[in-house]
Amino acid sequence: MFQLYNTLSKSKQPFTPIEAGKIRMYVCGVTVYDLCHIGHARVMVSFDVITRYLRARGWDVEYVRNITDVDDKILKRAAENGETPDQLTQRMIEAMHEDEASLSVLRPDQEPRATHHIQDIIDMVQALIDKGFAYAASNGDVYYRVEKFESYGRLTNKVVDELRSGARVEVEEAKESPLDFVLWKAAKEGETSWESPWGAGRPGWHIECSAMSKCCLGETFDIHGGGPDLPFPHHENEIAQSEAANGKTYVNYWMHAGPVRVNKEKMSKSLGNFFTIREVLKEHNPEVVRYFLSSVHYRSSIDYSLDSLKEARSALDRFYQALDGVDIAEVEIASNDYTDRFFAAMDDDFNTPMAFAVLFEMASELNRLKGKDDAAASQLAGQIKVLAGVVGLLQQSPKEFLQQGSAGEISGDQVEALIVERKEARANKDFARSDEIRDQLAQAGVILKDGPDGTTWYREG
RNA sequence: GGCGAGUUGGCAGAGCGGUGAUGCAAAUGAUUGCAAAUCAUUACUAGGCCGGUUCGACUCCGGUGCUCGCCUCCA
Repeated sequence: MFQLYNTLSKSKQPFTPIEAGKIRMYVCGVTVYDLCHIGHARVMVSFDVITRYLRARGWDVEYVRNITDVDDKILKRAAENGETPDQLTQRMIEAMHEDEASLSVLRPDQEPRATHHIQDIIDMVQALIDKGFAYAASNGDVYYRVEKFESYGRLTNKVVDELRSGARVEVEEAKESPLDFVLWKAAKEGETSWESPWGAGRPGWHIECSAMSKCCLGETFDIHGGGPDLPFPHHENEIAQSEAANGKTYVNYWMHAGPVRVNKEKMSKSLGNFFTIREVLKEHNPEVVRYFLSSVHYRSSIDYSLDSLKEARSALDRFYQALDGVDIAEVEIASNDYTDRFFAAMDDDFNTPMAFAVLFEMASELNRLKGKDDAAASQLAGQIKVLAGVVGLLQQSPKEFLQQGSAGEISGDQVEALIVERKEARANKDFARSDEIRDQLAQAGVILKDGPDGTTWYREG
């Protein structure tokens, strides 16, 4: 039975699709005014693992992730950089796609951009006005009338009265209530804007997701995901907009990834304690980063540190060391105790730590088989690779992973040459020279392994 | 203050009412010229605290401490 944790019910629920065999999923993407950081990477990787897994299980998944390419921060940053908002967002979208590709994150089926759906947004705002859930204010903005939506706050257990009394939001004169949020924002002189029935302006933040999810997936869809800081107010507002405009349930299952932390604090733009993906990838193998991000359950917080990346590297080393030297069979996923437990773990709200534990057991078994039963080892290695492939891991050749180095380090050819020299020394029982070479390579981060079939090598993480 | 999550061995991190996952780190043995990798074994006698239910609780219930997230733009 496949079940997942639903933020709406605060519990795990068996999954029932709207349409048999089909899953429509929308995930809130990035506001493209800056490079993506590890927090973004976590959401990307988490939902990539989820999508890959569901597809491997036979679901027809339609995965949509939006791009927010119009907003105050974009306008501000573009002005600072002396470029147009379009130039800025184009650059950042390209950078995001590069970052994703390096982390083996598959592209969503659709990546709608807010600026390409202005008419859909205007239509939805108009529908909200027509139904009395929104109003055009004296300052040219259009606001959502929060108190008109009776179930407002049910995703995050907010009580409207308490929100009102604790409102930290700057009270905008034109608003009927401080809780009201903007659907359409009147443009100031010279700002990027689109014509609308309420004058030139641009969409508010929340409305784009309501409009684009409707456009791409329909009025009601199965799963809506996002980062840890989105349930309030963003998702709460999406529900209010979509359900008021469409008169239908918006989403059946809400999924939220946990935060990435640094030194016990949430990594965030506003705290300034963030690491960009490309910054991290300069120092670390992308698969190590992917493994790190998926080795902790997607809802838990995860601590970013050098130590945790080192540990991720060690864990992957173990897998690739096990696979190294084995003729990895090309196989289909077989039904056996390992795969049953792997799937059972993933079926239970995508429990990757438990699923990986099964893979580790398989690696141990593989190590035991190596050199004893080559055919069985080959088959088992194939099973490990195909199962890990379901979550986008272990698809490199073991040598490629283990010997991967960064520029400036000793080259593979140099290593091979020294190994030949050392072999001669060893043949002559010149162990002093042999050890000298090994130490020299160790200094350069290269570890040698003398096996019955000669010497192999790998780089230290 | 409100809402939510968590609290497990040296670290990371799961499941489970009764045989202490999994990875890293550590010890011993096998293997090796010595290593590395691997296998076997082992230790650290894990479960915030206080009560309760139970033949038996880390696992269920009540209380409490602490940590973290959200309540404001942020994935």
